[in-house]
Amino acid sequence: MKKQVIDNVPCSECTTNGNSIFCNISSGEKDAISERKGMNFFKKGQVIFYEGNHSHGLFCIKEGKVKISKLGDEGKEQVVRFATSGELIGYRAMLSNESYNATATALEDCHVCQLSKGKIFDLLQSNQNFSLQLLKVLSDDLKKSEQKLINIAQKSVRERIAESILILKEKFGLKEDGKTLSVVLTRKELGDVAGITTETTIRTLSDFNKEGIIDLEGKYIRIANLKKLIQTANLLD
Amino acid sequence: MKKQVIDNVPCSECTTNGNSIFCNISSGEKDAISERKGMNFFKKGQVIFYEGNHSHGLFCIKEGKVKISKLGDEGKEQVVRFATSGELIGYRAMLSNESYNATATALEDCHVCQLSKGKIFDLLQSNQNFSLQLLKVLSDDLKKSEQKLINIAQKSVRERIAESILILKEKFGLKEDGKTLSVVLTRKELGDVAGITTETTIRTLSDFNKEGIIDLEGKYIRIANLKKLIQTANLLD
DNA sequence: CGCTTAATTGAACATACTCAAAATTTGTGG
DNA sequence: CCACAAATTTTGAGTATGTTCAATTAAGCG
Repeated sequence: MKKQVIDNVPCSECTTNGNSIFCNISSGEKDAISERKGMNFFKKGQVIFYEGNHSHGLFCIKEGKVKISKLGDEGKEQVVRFATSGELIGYRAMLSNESYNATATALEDCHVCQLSKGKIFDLLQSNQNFSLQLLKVLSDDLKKSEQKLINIAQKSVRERIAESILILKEKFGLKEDGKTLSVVLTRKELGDVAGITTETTIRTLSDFNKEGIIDLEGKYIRIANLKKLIQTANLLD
Repeated sequence: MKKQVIDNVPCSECTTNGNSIFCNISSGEKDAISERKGMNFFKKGQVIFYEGNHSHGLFCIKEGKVKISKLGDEGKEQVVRFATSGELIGYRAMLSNESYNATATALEDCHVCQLSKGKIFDLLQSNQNFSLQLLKVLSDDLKKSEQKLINIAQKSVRERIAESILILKEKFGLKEDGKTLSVVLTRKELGDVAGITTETTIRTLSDFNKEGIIDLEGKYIRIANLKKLIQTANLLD
């Protein structure tokens, strides 16, 4: 698989800044980060970094969708988070100077910038506001992780699958039709989000289909009845 | 239940500093934090703050053991974390300026200092090193939360209970005999750590007892065979 | 067009939950 | 310190929810 050559756009010209943690830093600071920046292209399915590997930088997603997952003792995968344009990945390994705690995989073709740890630490040192923003990002991730924990511990398969679909909708949005999830996952991947076997995931999706909650068109999931989907996720059913 | 009157020791004289995030700040900075510090006593079982309540400060545990838990939709409790001397609780609510995401309950009589948000934000602004340390604390909490997520999603009841006992050992240590957990939880609370019903928790503890892994003396859990306990937790059995 | 991967279906099964009842412990007031 | 009430622990039996494993069909890719 050959690496595609693409422009290494400096941070100051990056269109993701609006949603990113870098939206409030000065252009001078952006230039400083850009100085040692690398830009890589990852094809769908390619791994951006592996759990357990030594951290070789902090990544910022310029374009594309990414899943962050961990392997359990038995080799079963668990998706812990998703990330998309403007978001940082690999920051925990950077902050603790440890190896990566999870594996990041491209869910579709991605452009990902690789930032130098040193430059980011410089920024953390010099710009307290940036530190504070990063604290908020982490704080939010922790909150979501704990919510996810309680969901997996206490909710039924139906609820968890319904909720996973809603999470995908929130995170990656819908296609032009305003109904179809814009991200495509395999049944196994969707199961790995909710902590459910592939077979049970398939059966549950099929149930939702029959019940008119979703429409299945190959790998695409169309939300046919959002209200019902929300009800199913919330145990209000 | 009347509030016990105790000394409000300034941070500069606090013995927990060795393990706390405040260990590296200057005595001047400690004095600044101490200025508006409150100190409270909580009896075993008392709630330090409730999930959903508006954040009224950041807490630092001077003495005692605390559980942090959340309620699921059905009202079932899930313990998400523990904290003890020197640790901060309620920092997420502070950072995001949201209400508390979880409930903190004293597992034994506790002395807890209440710190002013303003003073902590001042410190975050002025001392980049302190920000960085807080980032590391959050980063570590996130890592643990994700590990817990994968454990609950993929491990059996036996493994999870065994692991929970090991976590209690790491976090709160053992009594003088070097075998007995120094923290006392009800069977329900232990189940709430691992995401398991009270009945199943009791049955599993009883199995461990019969198998010589632990000794049960009332509420006290004595680790009879640590190696076997670790094996049971790791699925190496 | 052949081959690999993913999706689907079925049936048997196991794990852990639910509900109910009894035994024990703990806390509290007198 | 005792007695009663409340909370916790324990045990049992039945059951549901999801898993496992195996086999088949469909889809994607070179």
